[in-house]
Amino acid sequence: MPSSSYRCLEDVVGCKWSVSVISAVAEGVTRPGAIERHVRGISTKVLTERLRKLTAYGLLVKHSYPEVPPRTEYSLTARGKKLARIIEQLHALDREGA
Amino acid sequence: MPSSSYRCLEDVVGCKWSVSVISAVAEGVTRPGAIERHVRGISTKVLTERLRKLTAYGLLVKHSYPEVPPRTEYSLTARGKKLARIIEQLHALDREGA
DNA sequence: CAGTATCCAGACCGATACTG
DNA sequence: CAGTATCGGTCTGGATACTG
Repeated sequence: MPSSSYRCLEDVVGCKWSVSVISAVAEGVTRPGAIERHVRGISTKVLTERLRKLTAYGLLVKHSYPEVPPRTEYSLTARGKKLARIIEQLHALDREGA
Repeated sequence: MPSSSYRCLEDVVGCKWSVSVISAVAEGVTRPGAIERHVRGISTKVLTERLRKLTAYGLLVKHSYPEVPPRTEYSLTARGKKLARIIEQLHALDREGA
């Protein structure tokens, strides 16, 4: 075990897919199918996996509507929004340093 | 693409080792050997690799002293300090959400 | 459309040994 | 002490096909 408490967020921020997914949801792309189309290159498997984790970590909330066909929407929690803001700082730092 | 600019920092923040290394340097542990001892579990290979990248990304500066035995010290750049601050926010968010 | 299951190539990283 | 090189196991994630 490493020294820090960088438990969950290490693998959230660490994954470019997580970051893309959070950005997508932040931009209003809330449904799995739409996200999959929006985030170029992501696979179903990884998307599902990421959505699960992000939800488990309390960054996203899942809303399922038992309709036909089924519909699911995800939204950012307060915590997720905070993270989105931090990610934005990272992007800013990235750009500025170029 | 939402995260198109998430080039370098994705693999910096994404790696728990990078984070640990930056934290170590921030704490005043500046020499490779010391860092290796300080960051439990890190291997020489990964440490070297991380130091290279962090330096290449302008987050660390390397100072080599041509002595015998050789001595090298790393320090945070202004940019590295900003990153350290952002990492601290992540840790905070991590803790708070626990 | 949402979500699951399987297969498999390749990346990653830890261990180790070695050079200057 | 700083840094490089190599080998090999593990785990990630991409492609694909399938269920409710």
